[in-house]
Amino acid sequence: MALDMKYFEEMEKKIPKGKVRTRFAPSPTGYMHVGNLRTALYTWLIARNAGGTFILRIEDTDQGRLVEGATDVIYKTLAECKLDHDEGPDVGGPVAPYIQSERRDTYGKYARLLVEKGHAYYCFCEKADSAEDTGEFDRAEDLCRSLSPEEAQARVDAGEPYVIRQRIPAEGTTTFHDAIFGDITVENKTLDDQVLIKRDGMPTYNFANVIDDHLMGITHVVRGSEYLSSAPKYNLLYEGFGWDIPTYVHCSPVMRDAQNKMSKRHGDPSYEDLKDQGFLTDAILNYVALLGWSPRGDIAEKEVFSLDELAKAFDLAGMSKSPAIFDIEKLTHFNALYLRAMSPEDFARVAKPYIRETVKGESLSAEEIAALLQARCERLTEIPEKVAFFQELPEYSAELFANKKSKCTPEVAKEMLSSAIVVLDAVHTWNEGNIHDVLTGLAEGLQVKNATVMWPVRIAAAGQAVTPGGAIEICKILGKEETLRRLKLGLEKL
RNA sequence: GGCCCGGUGGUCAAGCGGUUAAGACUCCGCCCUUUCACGGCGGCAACACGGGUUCGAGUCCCGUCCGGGUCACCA
Repeated sequence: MALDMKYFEEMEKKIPKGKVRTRFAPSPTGYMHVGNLRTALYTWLIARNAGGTFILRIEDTDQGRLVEGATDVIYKTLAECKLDHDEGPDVGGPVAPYIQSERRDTYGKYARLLVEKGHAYYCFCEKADSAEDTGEFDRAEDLCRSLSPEEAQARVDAGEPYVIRQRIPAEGTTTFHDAIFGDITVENKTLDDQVLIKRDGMPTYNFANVIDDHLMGITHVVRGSEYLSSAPKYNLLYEGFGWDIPTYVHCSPVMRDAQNKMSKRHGDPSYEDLKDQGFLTDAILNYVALLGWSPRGDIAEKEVFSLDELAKAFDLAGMSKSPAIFDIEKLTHFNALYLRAMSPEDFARVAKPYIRETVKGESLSAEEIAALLQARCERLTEIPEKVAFFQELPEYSAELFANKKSKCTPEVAKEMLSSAIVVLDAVHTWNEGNIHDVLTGLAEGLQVKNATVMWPVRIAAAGQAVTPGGAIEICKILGKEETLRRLKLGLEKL
């Protein structure tokens, strides 16, 4: 059957031209790992930096790997991260559809076009069994490569199952250019006649990508560096069709350690996991952006970037060639920075659910507790444990009252506590100012340093050595009645 | 194993032929202080190795070593 050349002309006409167009093209596996998220971010950044278009395309050509609800994870994550897409399955666009399984016919047509042009051929061989892990790396001689077009067509017409393979030149070299790695040249004989169209009629990733990237007018192809060794084959494909070759941007992987990439298998956290562990989206994005890209010139030392600032500053020249190890400690640092930079109101809003996990009493103000926490927590998930003492006084021993630096011993504590109970009991309006005044007044009257009275009061009020906030703040939040109750309890231990 | 890519403190990294080799995280010390944090100040710690080229090399070239990727009808 003859090729409908008109079809190809129509497809060409639809391709948007002129502006930078990038695409994030995940497979719906139901899991957004950190490397993926970073690729999405860089892809988005390149588009936004150039005032271009960012496209979402779903790559679901592997029928056996479809995961229920997986695309929702992608939409949700992208939206949460504010990596908005201008075109995609959900919002449409000029080169729809944006889901590969819905573009099946297109790939077939282009594959046949390529056969026509002599850069691909039908192959009727049985699928090689266990191509993986055979320890055998040599390419077997493929008889189908030398079949005459007529004979091949006849077998296709006869209904024989086939795949379509790319015809790689046996001689010569292929050179491609990558924006990060520069020019890379390989000998064609090291390239194999990769499958373009599978037996089930679906395209392989390697083929669908080239077709879609071209038909969608993609100017910058951003992907992981694991595709670097396939790039010469892509070049050959583009050349075979006579198409312009996009700018390749191959990003080095995010590693869990020097030997292994981040992976679900190793239990490395996904974006969702990190959220569950109490990390903020903005902090994750900021950290991940710097894992593989760094600002140059006069902002070389800048580390905290909003998404907008990143979009302005981003440049391909700052991309790193080598793999980067994901460091949860540094992410934690960024998270702490973002937590502290929030307004007290915003912080209280995000912290409140965590506070209420352990502090149920409504009389204990979540807002006031949050204020104590803001400079003292690096991850939201640390909160419940840190503030549990507000709800319930922990068991503690009299030993806790001893503190050298505060010049406090159990004996001293006994004296301080009994005096403190008296002066606190006399406070009418229970606020920090008044509590502060009576307690420091007490220290002055007793001729001791402030710490000597603050230490035992805080210990008795909280029942633990380390607390967010000092004696005054804690007493204020506890309320007069509860404070006095706890102080008397403390006194009984002495 | 072939091919491709990479290698600056423990980690992320700046550096683009001449620098006392930035900065950040971590760790340690000091100051502040009402514990702990926050904040401020200071410190430990690096150019994988060997040959070239050059007046001069972390920067350029070659080799070695180490690490990663790839060699699927997976993406």
